[in-house]
Amino acid sequence: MAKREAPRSALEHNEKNFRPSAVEKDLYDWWDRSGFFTPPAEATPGEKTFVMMLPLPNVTGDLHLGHALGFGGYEDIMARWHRMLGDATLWMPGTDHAGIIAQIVVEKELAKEGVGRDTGLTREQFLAEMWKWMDFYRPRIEQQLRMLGCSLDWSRPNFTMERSKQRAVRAHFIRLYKAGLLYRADRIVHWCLTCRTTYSDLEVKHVDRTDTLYYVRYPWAEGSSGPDVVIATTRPETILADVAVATHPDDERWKPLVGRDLLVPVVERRVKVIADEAVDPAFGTGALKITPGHDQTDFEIGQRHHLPVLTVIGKDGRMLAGAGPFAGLDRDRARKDMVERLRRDGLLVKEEPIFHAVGVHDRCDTVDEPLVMPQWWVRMKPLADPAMAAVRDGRVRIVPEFQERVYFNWMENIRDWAVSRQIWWGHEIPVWYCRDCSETIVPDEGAPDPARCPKCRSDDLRKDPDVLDTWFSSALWPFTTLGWPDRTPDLARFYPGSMLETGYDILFFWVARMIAMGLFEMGDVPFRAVYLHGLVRTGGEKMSKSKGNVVSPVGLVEEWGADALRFALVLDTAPGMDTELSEAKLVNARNFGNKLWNIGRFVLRQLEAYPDALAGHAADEPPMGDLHEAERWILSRTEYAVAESTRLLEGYLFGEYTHFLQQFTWSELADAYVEMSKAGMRDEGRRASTVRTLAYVLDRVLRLLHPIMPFITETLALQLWQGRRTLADDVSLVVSRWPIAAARDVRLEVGFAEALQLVKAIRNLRQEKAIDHRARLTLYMGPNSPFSPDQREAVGHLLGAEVRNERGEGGERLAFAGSDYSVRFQTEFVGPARDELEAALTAARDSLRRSEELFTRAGFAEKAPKAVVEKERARLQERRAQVRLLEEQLARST
RNA sequence: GGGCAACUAGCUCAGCUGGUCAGAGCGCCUCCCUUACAAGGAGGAGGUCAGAGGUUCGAACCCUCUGUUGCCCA
Repeated sequence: MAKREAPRSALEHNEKNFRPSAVEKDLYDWWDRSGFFTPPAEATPGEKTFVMMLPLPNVTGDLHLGHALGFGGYEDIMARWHRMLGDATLWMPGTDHAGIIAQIVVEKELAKEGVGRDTGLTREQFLAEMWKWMDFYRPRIEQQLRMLGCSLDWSRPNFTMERSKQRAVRAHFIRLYKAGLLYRADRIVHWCLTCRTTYSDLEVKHVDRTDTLYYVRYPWAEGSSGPDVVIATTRPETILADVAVATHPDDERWKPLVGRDLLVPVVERRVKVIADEAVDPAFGTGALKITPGHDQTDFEIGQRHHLPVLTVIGKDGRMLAGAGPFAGLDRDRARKDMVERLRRDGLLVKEEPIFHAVGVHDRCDTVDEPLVMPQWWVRMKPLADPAMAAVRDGRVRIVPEFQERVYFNWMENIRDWAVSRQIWWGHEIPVWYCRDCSETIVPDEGAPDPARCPKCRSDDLRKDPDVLDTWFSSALWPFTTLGWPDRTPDLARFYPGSMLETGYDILFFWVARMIAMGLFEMGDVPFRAVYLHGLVRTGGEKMSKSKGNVVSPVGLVEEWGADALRFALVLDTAPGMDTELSEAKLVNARNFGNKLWNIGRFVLRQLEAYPDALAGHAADEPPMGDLHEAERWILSRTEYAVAESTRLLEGYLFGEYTHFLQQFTWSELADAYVEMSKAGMRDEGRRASTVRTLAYVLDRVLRLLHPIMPFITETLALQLWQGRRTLADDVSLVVSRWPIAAARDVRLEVGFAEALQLVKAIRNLRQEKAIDHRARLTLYMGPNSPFSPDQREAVGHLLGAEVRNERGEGGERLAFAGSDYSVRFQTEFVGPARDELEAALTAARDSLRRSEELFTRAGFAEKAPKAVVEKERARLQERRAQVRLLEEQLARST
């Protein structure tokens, strides 16, 4: 490992407020160049690995706050934590070629220059342009990830369209095909008129809107008759492709008419009235026009009834020859003309507004145009079954657990996956068709492109012009990034991965498919755990480009610092729950960072003032020997913090982890111990151990917080360690060791908590009585006080009070929760008012009553766990004492 | 129509799968520029944990029903 000098900017940063921009870039570059983010080159026997793939962002996009939460939050926490645990940690970066989106972006740019698919631009020319854009975009995403502090292994870059990945996708396609899991079929698919490609079911988004519902009468054909047949449709232009009228088999209104012939308006085609379960009798009149060429449901009904498929709308959205008088018009114009024609012919019965869901392409919001065309399909059922089993039997754990039910619900109703896309930017489909004998040719794995037809020996072959769905290649991400289909050392060492972290919104698109394909290709799951995070909202709304409320993480990092953004995003989040990012949260996070910064500055100042304190000791060496109880207290609390942080991270409880450390650092370390340490600094006998305690505790806290706040913690650690040593000769927090919790002194913790409670009670009384804050207090603690001399001293220091070990005369007698002793302090002020004492007594009696009830209740003592009973019994004693104390106090207060 | 989830202090949310857990931050009120931090310190007020039943010695946490909101899938 390169031992580069830590950046001076971090070593010398010493402003009153932490300034992220002063250190972030230098630190990140230093980490990266030092190779800290790369796992050891050689695997050691029995090594533990931690492997996580970055959910590949779109190469043409910018990172959004969801990425910032996932990447800069949960994922980097896990990566940094595991690295500190000593695991060979690999967090794999990479970007996605983003098929349709990228093509749209580049096409738009080219269109500005008047160049496009319509104007003779060849595929080769277009792809050359595409690659130029890729080279422009890719560094942008990388730069943004670096700004967030993501500890990715940049020595292993990945891009879904690079040559090695193309080879992998081709191999995968062929393997699926040979396994009978890929087939080509003419089926109805979603067609986007804007992107001019098909897309899968998952990429259809439903939006509610108001349209017109047209009621159209279909005349009876010669030889048939009956009551008027009226159908309802929002798409009258598709009437031209109608091949039947369907009704529900149980619909009494229509039963007698099934089998008779109708005439399709305008084109006057003879079609039958049929009966099918799929018809909703409650919609319109209960009669449904059947257009297999232009509607998903109709297509399925048509298949069941062996109806022909007629097509009247082309891929360009214009009416085809079959549309008769409307041929050549675009679909919107044709609709208007069709309505006019129907009206003229007296077939338009009525029109009414309808509020319904319309399918649109989720990439461009263009209304879906279902068309029938040949497509490659992945047979999903045989792939889904093992993928479900893997989750069911725990080989893959999904966090939060409830998302498993969502996963199963989708997988159980899985439909085949249309993977051909009629665009140029993407993975080519390794299939050729013989122009002479129509043979479909799929080469063997590893074989070159075919030159002639194996069946008829013709050399007139046509390559499938389509490319594959982007998700087809991303599904292979967990192993193509490791070199598959080659059996590389990385693949052997790092597959399967440990964890996948991503948003719940791509559970189906990506997670489910990765599990399926991992099992198919590798025979093992791609990761052991899936952590699904929620969406980041702002102002109560989901962020979206159309709403224009997308907040850039880049801007927020510049304004608040990466640590603050990361902390604000993760704090108080729960797995799978959406979260709100507000300025208030950012302020809080920044302020917390600043608090930590100033704790650090305080400790460093003491170390500089008393350089001998550490003589012979490492900065992170726990002070031993005969310590003041204040020191022993914070040391014990620190061990608790280590244990608790570790436990929370092990349970993926990231929100709790940040919350806990904020509480611990702020209220226990800063507010309580740092204040107490100031007394230690003044006491020559205690000074050295106080300084060492400060150094040790700061070191621990920096390690614990490093996964979420890498920059502030590293800056302080470098300064803390500079010119001193640590037990492991650490050079950077990134590659330092996560602390192991040592034994606590729980009894001492409880005693000290009591003392701190006393401090609070006295401060409260002082405030209530409006005692001047400068007033010198004298605190009398009688012989029955449970406080040790050290605790008395600490209390006195925190209150700025003189403590006397004797009963005082006059003054206030004080009782507070959880104590059965009394304390007096003398001031010139009168005691609490009688009514306050009475209120306190009432409350105390109430608590006591509840405690007593617990024990008189049948079953509690027998059925509750022993530990709980003991705890409650102790609480009962405390409450009795409390009540007694207040009663005495009240009696004296006349 | 099917599925999933949320409903906890004025606001944003935690509460780790039943034993003081009724919490945090922000906001609010009072006091304080005490030499780490005013991006700070000290204290305080605020909630019958959506509603109704049930299980249990014990429920914000489990079960049932109801209401409201959101998301996903057809």
